[in-house]
Amino acid sequence: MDFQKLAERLLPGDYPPPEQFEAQYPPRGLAPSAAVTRLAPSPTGFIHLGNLFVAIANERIAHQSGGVLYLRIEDTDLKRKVDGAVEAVIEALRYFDIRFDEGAEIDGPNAYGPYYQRARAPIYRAYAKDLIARGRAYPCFCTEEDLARLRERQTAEKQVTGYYGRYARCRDLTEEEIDAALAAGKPYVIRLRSQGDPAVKHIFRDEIKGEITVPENDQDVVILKSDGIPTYHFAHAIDDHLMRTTLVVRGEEWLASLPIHLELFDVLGFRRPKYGHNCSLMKMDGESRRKLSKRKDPELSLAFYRREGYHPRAVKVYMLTLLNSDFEEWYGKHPESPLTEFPFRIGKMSRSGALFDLNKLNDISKNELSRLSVEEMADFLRQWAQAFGSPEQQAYFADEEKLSRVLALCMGIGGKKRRKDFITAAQTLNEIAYFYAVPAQRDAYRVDDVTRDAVLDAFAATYDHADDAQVWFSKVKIIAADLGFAAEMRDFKADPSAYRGSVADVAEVLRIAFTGRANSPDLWSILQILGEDVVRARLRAAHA
RNA sequence: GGCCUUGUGGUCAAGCGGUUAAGACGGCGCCCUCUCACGGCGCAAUCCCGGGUUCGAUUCCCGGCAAGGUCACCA
Repeated sequence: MDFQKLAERLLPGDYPPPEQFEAQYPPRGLAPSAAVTRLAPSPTGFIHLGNLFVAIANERIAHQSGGVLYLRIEDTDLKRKVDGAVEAVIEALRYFDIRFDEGAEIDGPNAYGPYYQRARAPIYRAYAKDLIARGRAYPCFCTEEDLARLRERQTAEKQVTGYYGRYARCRDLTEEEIDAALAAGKPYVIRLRSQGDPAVKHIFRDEIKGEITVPENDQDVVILKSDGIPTYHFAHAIDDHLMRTTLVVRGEEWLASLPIHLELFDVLGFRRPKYGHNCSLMKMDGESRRKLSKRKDPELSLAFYRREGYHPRAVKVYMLTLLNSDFEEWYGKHPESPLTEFPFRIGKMSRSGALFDLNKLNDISKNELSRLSVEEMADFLRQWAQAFGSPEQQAYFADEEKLSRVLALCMGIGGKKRRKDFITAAQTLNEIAYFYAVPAQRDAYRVDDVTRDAVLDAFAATYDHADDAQVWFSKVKIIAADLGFAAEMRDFKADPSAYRGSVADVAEVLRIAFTGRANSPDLWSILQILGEDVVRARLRAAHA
């Protein structure tokens, strides 16, 4: 068999030799410790938490080491393409402060492009031609039906499925057979002529998983599809080599194809990058857990967190706590430091998959929001409201002064202790709604209606908007005493049976009347913000 | 089914031959207190199972079991 001739027949014309690409894309002149990492999504436009998870790891490792993070678009499968997807990915990640140094749609030197795989087709073909010429790849004319039948047979025979060894029928086609098939216009793919033996295992050092055993590959995988576009495997080897990636951090669903990639790098004469296969985020699905899936878990898309109004920093902090187990401790010690100062270590990444825990995220969110200044909080809420809020909520921002007072009170600013009531923007705006409108619904009163009205009437009779907090509350105590409630908690606790209840019960009536809720920040302060007219109006409304 | 990976409280986890087995979230209780929140204190709850090795195994070895991933001209 004249492989040289075969290569020319299959891929006629001039293709640059591999050396030319080596020269065109030379090693980057970076320090040996600098990591070049990448994100290589397919352009579906859908990103979920799992993607963010990997993205943060790649970003940290690259930028912390003085390296490069680039964006490559794996658009070899046109079925996956969605318009505007690339911009959507960049935008979504920018929200979480992940920035690329180069790549698709990124301003930069971009000396290692193009970054869309479809635009790199000639490069892949050049390497494929070289492989064919060297006898390391061959055309395969098997149809989908052929392959399906093969798979059935292998399954029935309890053999490993796939195109390999004695099952690789086209592997040993004669020149005449190939000529005939070509002449007949049969479509074909290019397959790798694998040299491996899966019985032979190697120890491989994965940056995350540690030492793992990897069998040799014997699958004659497709490297060029019938449309001349490469498969992921082939494109991965060529791109990550030519773009001089030093570390590939990707989901562990790729672990199973590592043998293929290793053989590809070897047969192409490329130096292998380092690999880190990280566990995927899991979610409970009924009784069992499974990895996050874009198909099944739309609520875990990044868009979901934006819509809910989670602060990006909260999401990022949560991702970081899952990514590096010592992050939480570090963050506790350095609450004021930028997140980028945390010494991220790939070796600290977990070997097993973490279950996504909304409770934990919510707790982190509360802490993050409680650390914002009133201005920062207002900005955050405004941005969210403009995109997702109701017209009523957007109107909150017309009176900045009032909003500031509301937020200052609800965040506990000025007091000795910050409050931590807020989790998301959506929930926050909902939480402060009573400052802007009569509460749509009310918590149940603990006392009966007669008592409620008595409290309300007594309050209305003595209310003076000019009273300070001290005087105001002393009046509440008087109302309590008049109605047979203990004015002092001390007294009530000493002898509960002597009273109908305590001043707490009376205060609750007022609280529900004004805010609709049994729980709120300091009531007197709320009334000050509401203003006397509103206070009187709500007193009347509460009677009904 | 084959191959690979992983198994410490409900969740995230520290631990790497000898520990009262950290810490965080969640739960529960108490204190503070006009409510809530904050804060403080406390409680319950864990080393998948079985064999080894060892004076001693959560830690090492073997075997189970369970969970996850993967077996495409998708990435």
